[in-house]
Amino acid sequence: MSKNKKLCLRLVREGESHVTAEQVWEAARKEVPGIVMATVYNNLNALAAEGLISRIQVANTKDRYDRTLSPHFHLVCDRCGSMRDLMELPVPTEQMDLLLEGDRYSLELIAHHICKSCQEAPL
Amino acid sequence: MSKNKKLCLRLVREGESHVTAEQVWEAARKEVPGIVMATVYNNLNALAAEGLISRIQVANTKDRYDRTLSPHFHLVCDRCGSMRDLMELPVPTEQMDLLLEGDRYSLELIAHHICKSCQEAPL
DNA sequence: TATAGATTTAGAATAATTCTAAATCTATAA
DNA sequence: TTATAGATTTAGAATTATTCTAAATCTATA
Repeated sequence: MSKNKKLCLRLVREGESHVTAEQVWEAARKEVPGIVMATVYNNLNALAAEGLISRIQVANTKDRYDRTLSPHFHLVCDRCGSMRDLMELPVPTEQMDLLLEGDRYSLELIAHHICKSCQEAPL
Repeated sequence: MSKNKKLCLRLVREGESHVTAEQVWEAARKEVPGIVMATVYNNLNALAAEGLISRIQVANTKDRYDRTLSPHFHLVCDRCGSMRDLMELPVPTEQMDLLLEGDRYSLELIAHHICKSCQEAPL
C-alpha cells in the first residue's frame, strides 16, 4: 500500500464521515503538498474496491467516501448534498427476494430533505 | 402548453416506461424533425416540475422520465442502467418520522443488480 | 545496480445536463 | 390587421465531477 493510499485511508477514517474526494484532497495537501486530485480519486476508488472504505453515490451530489462498512442508509440534503447516516431501517426484503428469484441485489435507501442550515439560509 | 411540450408528454405516456431524454428526443424527431435536445430537456423538466410526469435520477445513469406518478421504488441495472418498477415495498417510516421530527422528506429506494441480458452478455 | 511493476502527475477527455442570448413563435390587445 | 409582450425554441457554449492517457517517477526486489 503506497504512502498516499495509506494517507487517504487514514483521512477517511479520521475525518468527518461522508467526505468528498475534494475534502480528502484538501486534507492530504497539508501533508503532501504536491498531491494531485487524480491520485486521491485513484486511491479512494481502489480502497473502496478493496472494501476498506465505502463509496456512496447519489445523483446530483459529489461521490462521498465513508469509513463505515456495514450497510446502512442515508439522509441527503437536496440543496447542499450533505449526508447523514440513518439507523438501519428494517426494509422488508422477502418480496424483493421473491421478485428477483435468487438474483443478487443490493439496496440503497435514500431519504431526501432540506437540511436545517439550508432551510435557514437565504434563497 | 406548447406543441412540443404536449408531444413530450404524449411520448412519455405512450412510450415504454422510464425513458431517457434521448429516447424521447429520438421519438420526437420523427414528428418534429428539427427539434433540439434542449427543448426536450426543457419540456420534460417542466412537466416533471408540474407533476405531470416524474423524473428519476440515479447516480451513474441518465435521468429517466416516467408516466407513473404514484410513489414506488426502482430496480436498476448497474451495468446498462435499465430500470424496472418495484411493487411498493412497505418501508416503515415511523423511525424516520421520529428522527426527522416533522422535517419533510421523500424516500428513494433503489435495488441495484445486473439485469438478465447484461448477465448473459460478454464482458 | 538493474529492472519491472506500481504509482503519480499533468492535463486532456468525457458526458449528461444546463445555461445563455438571440431568434422565432403565439396570443391577445389596440 | 398590427403591435407587442411573453413564451418557446434554437445553437452552441459552459459546466462539473470524474475518468482517462501517456509520460515520468518511484520502489522493491533480483
